[in-house]
Amino acid sequence: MFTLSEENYLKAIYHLETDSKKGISTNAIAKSLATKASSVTDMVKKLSDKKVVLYKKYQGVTLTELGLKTAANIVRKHRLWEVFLVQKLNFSWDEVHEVAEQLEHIKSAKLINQLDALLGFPKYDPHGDPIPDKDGNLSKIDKILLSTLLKNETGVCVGVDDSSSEFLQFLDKKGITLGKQITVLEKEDFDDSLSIEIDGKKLSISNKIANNLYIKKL
Amino acid sequence: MFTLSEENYLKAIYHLETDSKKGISTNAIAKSLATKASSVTDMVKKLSDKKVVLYKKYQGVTLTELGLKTAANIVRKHRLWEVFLVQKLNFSWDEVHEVAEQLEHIKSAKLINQLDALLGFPKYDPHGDPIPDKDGNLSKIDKILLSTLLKNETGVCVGVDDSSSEFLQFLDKKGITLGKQITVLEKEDFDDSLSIEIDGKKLSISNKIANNLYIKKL
DNA sequence: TTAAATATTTAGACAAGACTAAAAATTATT
DNA sequence: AATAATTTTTAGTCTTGTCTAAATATTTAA
Repeated sequence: MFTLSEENYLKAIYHLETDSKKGISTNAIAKSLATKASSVTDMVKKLSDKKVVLYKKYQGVTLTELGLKTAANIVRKHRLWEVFLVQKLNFSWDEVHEVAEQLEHIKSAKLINQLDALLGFPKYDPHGDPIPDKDGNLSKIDKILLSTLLKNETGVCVGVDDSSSEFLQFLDKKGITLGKQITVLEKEDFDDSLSIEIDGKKLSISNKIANNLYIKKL
Repeated sequence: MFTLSEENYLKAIYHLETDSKKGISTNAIAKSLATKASSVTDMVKKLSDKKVVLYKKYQGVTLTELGLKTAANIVRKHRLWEVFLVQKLNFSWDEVHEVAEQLEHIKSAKLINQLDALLGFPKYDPHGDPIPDKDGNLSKIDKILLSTLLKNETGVCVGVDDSSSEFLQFLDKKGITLGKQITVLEKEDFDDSLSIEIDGKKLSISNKIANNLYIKKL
């Protein structure tokens, strides 16, 4: 069994690993958890003792099989709870993260399995991120960034890269939600902004937005 | 805001107060939390600093208004989650306590209000215990112990005093659940056991059972 | 390839929450 | 009322997880 803090470290390492595949540096973990490198060194030793990470001084850490499974399970719980909050409790997609951060640490296999069933075994969370199955496997979807769509191409919005509430609320304001169809009408060279069509309306989208929105090409 | 440990102390004091109404002794709290009296003294000082209990050395503690409200809110969350587990996730009444002990500490007003709505604003938990409202008020029901029913009187099972999983599983085995109608056929003087009728079947019930089962007289 | 910059680890300290053992206060008993 | 038994508090220690400051390693750059 793992403490709250240990679980948060495992989750942070998990996310950093899926982003970058290399050995994860002490500093990177410290930044992602808003803590100090020295604290990370301490915790990483404990996690190494518990056989969930491989650690060599000055070499960064990697999750072991056990660590990967443990971390994936926490992420699974986080994302299932997010679906629950949106689907059953009328939360919007920008409100779920904070609460799911708490709920993900609840320990009960039956709870999470029954929740999964109640929700109809969802494969993606409200931000389009895949929900790991019991063994930690992820459903892959061949999503691309909106910024890589070419002129006159069309796709469906399937996820976001940045899921901060600011960004999500911005998308809401623009009427952009998961499942919406988007067509690129124009690409501006000088600022990489896009002119898109969504719901029959024309919209101008900055490059920053286009770089944080995932699309599945049609 | 309160720590996990502080919340558990508040809850323990709340339960002890509703049971006995007097100033709650250090020892009583220690027993109910399976900790040591010295630890209780330490924590009680912290709670006193935070204005949720009144504490004078050697005099025991009492919840303040704020403490009462805070504790009732934790109990409210605990019992709502229990209803959720039974009603939505197919838990049985003997499985809910342990998980609810974790869920009760999740902090989100929206979460608990929406949960309340999802469940249809229940007034009682799966053991028949009342769910405090947002202000800490309880629905009262004039329940009595089965052992106080007289011969040939009939009542409906509305709650349990002991909600240990052992007792609850025992009741399940006997077919006794909330809402069931019970008639006392016979009261034995020598061991205070009862002969009752439930679902048209005759059952023999020990005094220990009859002293832990709440009935609403018909 | 040596010096400078950066990253990481160590050492020592602190807060929360718990414990043990001993001291002090309260309650019970004779 | 004095002593015994019990309860409560205090004092000091421990663990977890964090921090700062200093030391050490690694990487970058001249």
